[in-house]
Amino acid sequence: MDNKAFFHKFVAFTTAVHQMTHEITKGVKSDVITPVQYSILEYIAVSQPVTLSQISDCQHMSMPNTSRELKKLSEKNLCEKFAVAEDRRKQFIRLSKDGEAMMNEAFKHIETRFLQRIKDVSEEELEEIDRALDVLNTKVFHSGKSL
Amino acid sequence: MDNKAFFHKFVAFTTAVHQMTHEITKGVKSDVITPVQYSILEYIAVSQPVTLSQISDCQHMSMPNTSRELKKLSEKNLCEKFAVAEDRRKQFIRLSKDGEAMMNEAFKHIETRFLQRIKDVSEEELEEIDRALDVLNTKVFHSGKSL
DNA sequence: CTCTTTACTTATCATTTGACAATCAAATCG
DNA sequence: CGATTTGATTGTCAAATGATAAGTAAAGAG
Repeated sequence: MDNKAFFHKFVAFTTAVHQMTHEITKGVKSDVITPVQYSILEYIAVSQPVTLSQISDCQHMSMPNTSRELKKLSEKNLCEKFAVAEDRRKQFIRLSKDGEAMMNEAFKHIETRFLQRIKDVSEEELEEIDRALDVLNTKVFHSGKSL
Repeated sequence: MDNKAFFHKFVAFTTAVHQMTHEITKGVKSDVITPVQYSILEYIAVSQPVTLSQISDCQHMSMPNTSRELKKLSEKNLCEKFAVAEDRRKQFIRLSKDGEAMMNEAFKHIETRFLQRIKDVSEEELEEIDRALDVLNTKVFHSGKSL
């Protein structure tokens, strides 16, 4: 197999994924938060409880900046901090009731658009897509795989 | 097939794609340009020649801001503007020699990391991945498919 | 030939974001 | 125990980004 061609195909693919993600999430961000803040909330939503350091690592932002944004989110009552019993330096961060509500709303919108997009796809094709996702997940993206 | 579960799987997948893209492109951006400018150059590189409007549409930024960033890129001698014969309001934008060099360098880095990542994958598995990419490209991401 | 629309530019402004230095308290190491 | 490391905070700064208003010139419509 031609590696060069494969690479190009791959680049085109990731571009398409980014493009679609943008389309499908366009407008779901509440106007009381910034894009970075939305991204943080999304991460908390799927990974809670998380520590500040984890957010900092995964969102690729410095601790000071993460701390600042988290503070703003707390002030907007979208997330809450909890002490961690084992290590009192750490804090667990979770969505607040309001935060949960906001993110549920956002995900609902996204899901609706997603279902809209695959509505004309047959059951067999869905199975096919499902297998394709499995293949790529395990063989290429494999979460946790070292660079 | 359970739509809800399928949706979650899909979200996890796109997250992994974004994550990997970030890893693989980390550090390739020359320090003389900003992230937005890099993204514009990347777009020009794969789509040139493009007009300012096209960049504005695809990068989801306003015309004034696109114009500004493009002006900066021109001043850095990374891209050039050409008159369009058929419509003198328009301009075609291409990478300059320097711009080409910079993007070739960037893509080379990305490709190296990509190949590194798939180096332990067998030939059959590559074929499998290739088919998976085709499936997702045509059935889900299908460039140009209306929302 | 006007009127309108399109493609783009310039200027300006507020906000967001990223980077850095300094600090603090709890945990861990020697 | 003291020294160092880790997790987090605060404050400050400059740069990047996004948004808007206003303007120009060419193209197209009536």
